[in-house]
Amino acid sequence: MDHNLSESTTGPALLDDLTDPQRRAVTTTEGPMLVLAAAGSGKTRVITRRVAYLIQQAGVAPWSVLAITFTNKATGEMRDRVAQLLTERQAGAVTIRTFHSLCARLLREYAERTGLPSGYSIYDTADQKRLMQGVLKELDISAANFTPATLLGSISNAKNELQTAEEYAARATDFYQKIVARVYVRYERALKQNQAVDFDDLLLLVARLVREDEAVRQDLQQRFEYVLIDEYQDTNHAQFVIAHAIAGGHGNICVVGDPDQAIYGWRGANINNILDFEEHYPNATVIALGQNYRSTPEILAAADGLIRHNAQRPHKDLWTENGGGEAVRVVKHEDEEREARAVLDWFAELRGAGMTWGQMVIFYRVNALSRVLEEALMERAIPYQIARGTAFYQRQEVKDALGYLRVLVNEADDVALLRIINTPTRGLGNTTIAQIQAHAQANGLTMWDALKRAGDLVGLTARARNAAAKFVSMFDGWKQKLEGAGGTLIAAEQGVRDVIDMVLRDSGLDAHYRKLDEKNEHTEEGKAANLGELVTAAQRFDLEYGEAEATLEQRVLDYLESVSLVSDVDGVVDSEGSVTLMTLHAAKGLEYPAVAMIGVEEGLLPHARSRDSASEMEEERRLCFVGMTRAQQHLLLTHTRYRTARGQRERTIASPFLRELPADGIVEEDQSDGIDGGGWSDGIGERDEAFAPSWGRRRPTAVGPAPGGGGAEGGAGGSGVGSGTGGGGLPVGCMVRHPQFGLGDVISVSGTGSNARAKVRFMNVGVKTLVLEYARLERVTG
DNA sequence: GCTGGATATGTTTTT
DNA sequence: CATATCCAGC
Ligand SMILES: Nc1ncnc2c1ncn2[C@@H]1O[C@H](COP(=O)(O)OP(=O)(O)OP(=O)(O)O)[C@@H](O)[C@H]1O
Repeated sequence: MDHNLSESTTGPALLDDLTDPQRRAVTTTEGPMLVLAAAGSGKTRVITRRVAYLIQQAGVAPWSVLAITFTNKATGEMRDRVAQLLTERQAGAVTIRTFHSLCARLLREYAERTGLPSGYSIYDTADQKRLMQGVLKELDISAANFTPATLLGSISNAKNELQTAEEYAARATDFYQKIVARVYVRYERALKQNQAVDFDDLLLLVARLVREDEAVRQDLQQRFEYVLIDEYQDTNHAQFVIAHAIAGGHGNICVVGDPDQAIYGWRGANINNILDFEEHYPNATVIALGQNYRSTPEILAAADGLIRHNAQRPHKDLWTENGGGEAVRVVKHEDEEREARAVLDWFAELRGAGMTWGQMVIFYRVNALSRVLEEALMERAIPYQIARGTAFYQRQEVKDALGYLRVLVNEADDVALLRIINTPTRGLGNTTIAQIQAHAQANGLTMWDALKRAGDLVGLTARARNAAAKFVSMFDGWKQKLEGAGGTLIAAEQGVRDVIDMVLRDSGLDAHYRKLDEKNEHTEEGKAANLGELVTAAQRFDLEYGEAEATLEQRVLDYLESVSLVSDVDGVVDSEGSVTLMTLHAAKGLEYPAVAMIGVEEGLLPHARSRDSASEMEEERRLCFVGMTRAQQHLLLTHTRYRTARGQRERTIASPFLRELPADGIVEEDQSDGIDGGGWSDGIGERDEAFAPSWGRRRPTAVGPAPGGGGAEGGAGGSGVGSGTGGGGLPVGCMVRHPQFGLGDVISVSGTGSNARAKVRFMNVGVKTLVLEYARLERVTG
């Protein structure tokens, strides 16, 4: 590694391959700055270089820089790039985090000022629902009229606007709001009792802290002299408050974003944060990046033509000097299965032309659409990865395991406690639990404390008392181990992994799911295998864990925090030989040489739920725009004539967005069996002829042979790419490497979709069943 | 106290 | 179709 030698000469290199506006955005280090960056105009490049420039050229200490990214994946990438530009050490000292992870950390750091213990729990939506159900029962509100989800949504909106329960109550006018107000108050109380926060609280509590606590604010202002925020168009009010409080003193805040890529309005993001930036900072330097370096002119023209239909939008020029490519294709298929096969046919062609699977991606509006794709991919043994990182941590068995961990570090977490108290069954059933809860309530105790005193509870059977005592002492034993030697970690090889191992074993959870798996061998998926993956993942966490000084308990807290804050896209790896599948939302900020967007249909891409709101329709259009602008060279949009949803095969209508694409540079095909000539193409005449891109057009050159007509499909099934059968590109008999278990042979492959599993005989540890989606199995050849 | 079958009921996107 | 919750029977 020679970056140390070139400290002085890398200066220009930081700027060499930047355009003038990009360079200005990097080198204007002082004061507020707004970078309005169009899609693919290099904003990620700019923000990364800017971090490096601040440190290397402006002499700013790495630890004085705060960079906010949208996902953990983006965090990792930024850190890697900064490390390449500077040194590992310097990159490691910069605070690069998502808003949520920054806030989680700050809450722990300033715990005593917020009244929250440092071991607080973070509730995900499932936990929130459980808690809300309890609240509704207490208030005697029927969940039939007001579902927990709806109420939580309203509360979430209020929290995003930093409205406390009391403030909300004060403003509640109509019947529904008054209900929400009552529920909100109780819900907050319940959270507090559980020493827990929800996702919104992470932001809200920090926003309130920096707003109201002068000392904390000043502390942070001094600590972070330069603030940079990526994807600023999707920040909400709480995030706005936090960012501007931290940057308040020095005003060194650089925000980067694209209003056309604002796609999170539905969860409280406020596009006005970026649109009004100049009002907040009249002296802001504003830099527009309009030149796109990512896509072919054809792709850009199509995307630009679409986004121009948004009325609520400042005028923006989007242009490129990239060479011409092929036309964007819009293809209609008979149904989702033919659609999936045709997309894979296309991918196979591209691969034949020299591309790798890793350069191809499929986007869809809703997760449910991934299933057919997965089945088709497995059928052809094409390796794929799916961006659904959070799904793993929501699985029953995984939540159970984490529940034990949560109770271990936070006794007050009743949601977790109730989850695991009788899982596996240990004689603490509903009646016992109800009595313990009643006792706790009557005496102002936490449920845990009541459980500890279960021996004094006259109403309980001796059997139940026994079970309770055993349960409590199990935790006591764990705690002793966790706190061994005064809470400090003695042996370096002891990590979260070992804690989870211990808990799974002692609690009987592992055995419980093992037994269950055996019983349902043919129907259910291997839950014990998932627990195994959890252990492996924890081991990975331990390996990457940076804080050498931390106690074991500290580690567990950090681990729980990290699993609470994973984002769907986090697990996606680049440059791997597999096709990637993800939702359009997860696609933000990424780029791929070949992009297929499926299900571009009325009710799906403008989603049915956005139908009667103009602003939501515009957000749907932006979502479509984001998807299209991820493509570098090849872009395919598909829709079907029939689609099966909820078991019902229904006629579909092409997305109105397709009609909004400029006619030029687009090739449409109808590969359905329909004799009606393909609905939407009737509307061609209505399309915008007026659209005239300034960079000229090329005659569209259709890519290769179209996956020719309906008839060809039958044969396509047999044209499996790669060898053998089975899922995800793992033929039976091939050799694989597992990060923990080492080398092994694939004995069998079963299941489909996210349930795809492989039985592998490992050289050292014997036969294991692994979930392909999560086990990072690497195929070893030769 | 536990299990499994019956029944209703689907929020699309996610930190 | 698929999951989540409820209730009856063991
Ligand atoms: N000055 C430049 N010269 C050549 N290529 C560039 C330049 N700037 C950016 N690029 C390339 O353009 C592509 C898009 O860059 P980047 O991902 O930073 O864009 P972005 O603005 O973040 O896009 P989006 O907002 O759509 O996510 C990347 O492949 C990047 O390498």
